[in-house]
Amino acid sequence: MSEAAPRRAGRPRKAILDRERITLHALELVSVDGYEALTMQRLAKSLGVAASALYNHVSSKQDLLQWIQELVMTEVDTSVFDREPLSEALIQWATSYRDVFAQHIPLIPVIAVLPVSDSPRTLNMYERVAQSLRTAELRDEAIVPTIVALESFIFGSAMDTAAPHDIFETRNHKDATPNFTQAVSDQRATGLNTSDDSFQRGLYALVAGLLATGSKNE
Amino acid sequence: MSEAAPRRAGRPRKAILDRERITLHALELVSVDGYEALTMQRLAKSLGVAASALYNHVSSKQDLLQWIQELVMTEVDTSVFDREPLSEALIQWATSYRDVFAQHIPLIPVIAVLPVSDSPRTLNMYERVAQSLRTAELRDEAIVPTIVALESFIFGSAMDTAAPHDIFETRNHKDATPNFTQAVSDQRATGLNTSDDSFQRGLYALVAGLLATGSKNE
DNA sequence: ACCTGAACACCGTTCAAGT
DNA sequence: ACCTGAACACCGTTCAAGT
Repeated sequence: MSEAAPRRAGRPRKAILDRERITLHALELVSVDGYEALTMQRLAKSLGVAASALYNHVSSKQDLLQWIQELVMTEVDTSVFDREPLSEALIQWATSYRDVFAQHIPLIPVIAVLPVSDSPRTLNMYERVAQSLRTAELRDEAIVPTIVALESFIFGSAMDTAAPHDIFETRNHKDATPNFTQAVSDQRATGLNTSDDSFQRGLYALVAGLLATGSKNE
Repeated sequence: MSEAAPRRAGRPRKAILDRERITLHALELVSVDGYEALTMQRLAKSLGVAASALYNHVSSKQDLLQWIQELVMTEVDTSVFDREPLSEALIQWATSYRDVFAQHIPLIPVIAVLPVSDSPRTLNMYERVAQSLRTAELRDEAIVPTIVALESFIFGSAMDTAAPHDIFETRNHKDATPNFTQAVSDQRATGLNTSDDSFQRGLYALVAGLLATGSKNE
């Protein structure tokens, strides 16, 4: 109805910045130069404004990270719950979740402590998982612990992807650690990426075990 | 044999600082004021020296965190592997490991990326676990992924203990998330701490599943 | 060899001043 | 309402100078 907001004469002087532009720019900066490049000053520069201008729109860097988190969360695939049986859906969802945050490791400490009410999309995801678990006859009181346990494993596994490939190199300690040194060599012989191999084994174990012990029929 | 290091006349002028004193002071500072208080300047002040003096002994703050990590790792109880059957030993070890690092969450990103050869005590712990897994007839190539999967879950769970108790408060989103809101209420009704409940359920599932699928007899 | 004090290149954040 | 520029209180780290 109303033609425009009440405004004095002259150029409208529209704002350069808003949440969307700031968040997208931040994500772009991160994807190119990594999280160590995400400083308020550098972000401001890439937006062509002074660093202090950002504080007209975001109250702190912590807040900015929450905006990014909210955006990144949309990349996690929850559609599998509509078409796959529960076990398979959980496995595919968890894999997607872990792959996404492997690219955003510095966000993990942020999410882990962020109240869900501050992140509608995360809450939405939880609702979807909770609904599937309930339909699958998981005991009511087991639903939240099942989600939290899976998420802890997902976050830990995402962080593990940052480990250097030779993290288990035992070097001159070989003699003192024969079993572990051998085990490292045996895993390496499979040709599988250690993080991926570990995640998959753990995920299958976790999903199977959580559904079994949380079931109403046990 | 030799009485003393060759030295010019006068007072021996022994060093005030060394790795042990620095590390213990840092740990004390952290236990009193938390990790946000652990800055090189504050640490130096509590040691009665200038911040620059620290750099005669430690090459970076990252290095200092590794020293602390090495010390904290000694608090993890690995003695259970000597007296308990494998499943029970893994559960008790993991519980100890998680409880220790729940007090040292900022160290987790450090450990996750630290080559084991830089941390003899961690390597020692791995050897102990690997030895037990091998003795229990776990397939050779499954040993490392089993340890890594457990560790990822442990680190993720340690981080989760930092979550505020009302992290799942759904507030004004209740209508849109009926299943999750109900699940939160049901878990709360058990009276169990959510992090502890989740950790225990996940740990049992993980240990049982990993030992089953990694066994030579499967 | 080991410590001090000053300095450097950054951080995140605040605030008076402009439009 | 929204932006600039200067400033503040910190960081980790370096380095010439002293003993």
